[in-house]
Amino acid sequence: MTTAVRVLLADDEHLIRGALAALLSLEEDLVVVAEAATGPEALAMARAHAPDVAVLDLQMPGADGVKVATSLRTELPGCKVLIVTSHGRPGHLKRALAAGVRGFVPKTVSAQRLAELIRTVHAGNRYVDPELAADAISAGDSPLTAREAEVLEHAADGAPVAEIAERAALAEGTVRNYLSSAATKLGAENRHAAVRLARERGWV
Amino acid sequence: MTTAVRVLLADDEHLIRGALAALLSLEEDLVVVAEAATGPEALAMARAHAPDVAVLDLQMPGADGVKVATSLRTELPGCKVLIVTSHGRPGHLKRALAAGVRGFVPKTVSAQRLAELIRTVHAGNRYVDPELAADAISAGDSPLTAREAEVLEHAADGAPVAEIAERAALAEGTVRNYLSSAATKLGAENRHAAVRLARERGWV
DNA sequence: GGCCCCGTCTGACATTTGTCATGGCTGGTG
DNA sequence: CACCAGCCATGACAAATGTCAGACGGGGCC
Repeated sequence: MTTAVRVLLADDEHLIRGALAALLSLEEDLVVVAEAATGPEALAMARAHAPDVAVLDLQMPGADGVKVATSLRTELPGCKVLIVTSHGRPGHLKRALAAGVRGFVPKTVSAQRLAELIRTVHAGNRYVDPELAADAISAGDSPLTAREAEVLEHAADGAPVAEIAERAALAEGTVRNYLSSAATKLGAENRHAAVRLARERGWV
Repeated sequence: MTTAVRVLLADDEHLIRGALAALLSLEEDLVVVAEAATGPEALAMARAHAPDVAVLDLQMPGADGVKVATSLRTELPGCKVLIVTSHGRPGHLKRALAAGVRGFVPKTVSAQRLAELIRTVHAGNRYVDPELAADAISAGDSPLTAREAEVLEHAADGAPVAEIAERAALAEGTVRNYLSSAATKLGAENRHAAVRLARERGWV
């Protein structure tokens, strides 16, 4: 038999990470060489152990899975990335693929299936959960312009327009204009609903 | 040895549920008798198998862990409930304890620890994660009155005041008043930030 | 080059939202 | 009972937000 696939496991939930490590270890051709609980930790571990496949949770403290994937792409081009997520937002999938991620699946898959997918991406193939892919396609591209998205992000925590204007170095009128056009494009009543929708679709 | 502890496992993420079931099965004195992916399913499974301990995820489709716990309390008083959660909000802990939950821990605990806790609650003891407990205590009780909380909930999705007023059968001025006082109590700039804060503390 | 479309940016105006002062009602206290 | 404290409810006014028409500049196209 060829040498086993070396896997890095990154998830902030100890319970899941440990359980997963145990289950994957039952597979003869897989070996978990490192675990991490945060984005930066995952990067450090990847540098230290140079795994064949990195299984990354999408939401982790420090840096999310996509950011880690982006860094890995340049630092360890040979390391394939498989993203696992609880709440699949269409935009995330798009960002992930742009970052060179080879696989993207929800946490509702079984461990058995995950093991298969690790082999799949290790073999150089790609895999995206069909349901998530359908969502991403139906959600389509973000209709927002760069500025609109930027301003919307600044508005995310409910900050008043004056504060957004200062942070974005724009006139208040301009900020209101972008928020308004973003809300219109998203079919939202106001900017707060717009933020919520953009979040759901992964456009911010 | 006495007969093994019969455990019900409910979590919407197959990956985790399966992995967890496998790990707990390694413990000689624990046996997973049923699994569920949704709140209603968890209830049905509990009725069918009458487990000794129910390990419930806080966030599940259909009905959350606390709602399931509330139903279980009357239907199966002998069944101890242990809640597991990814994002611990102080208010949830309070609601959970009020619902008669015997244990409340974040998913960052290890499987080994979880097994111990299952035994702990089965023995009739309680356990609450110290960090979550500290958060709950420092966050304190909700300062919001019934109406304030109600109006804030209606405002959650960014709806305009007119719509909230209609749904709550109040004058617009009254709605604005409640939103304003809620925002003041929470130390928020405006109602949208207030909604966010109340969500974080589990007060809505 | 000349044209047009699109994104960026702005101020003026209409609408919505936040704040305040006030009054009615209920429940606990002396 | 009389009193006070707290919640509920409202309208009037001030402040923030959303909408509009339009100016400027760059990139693609004939």
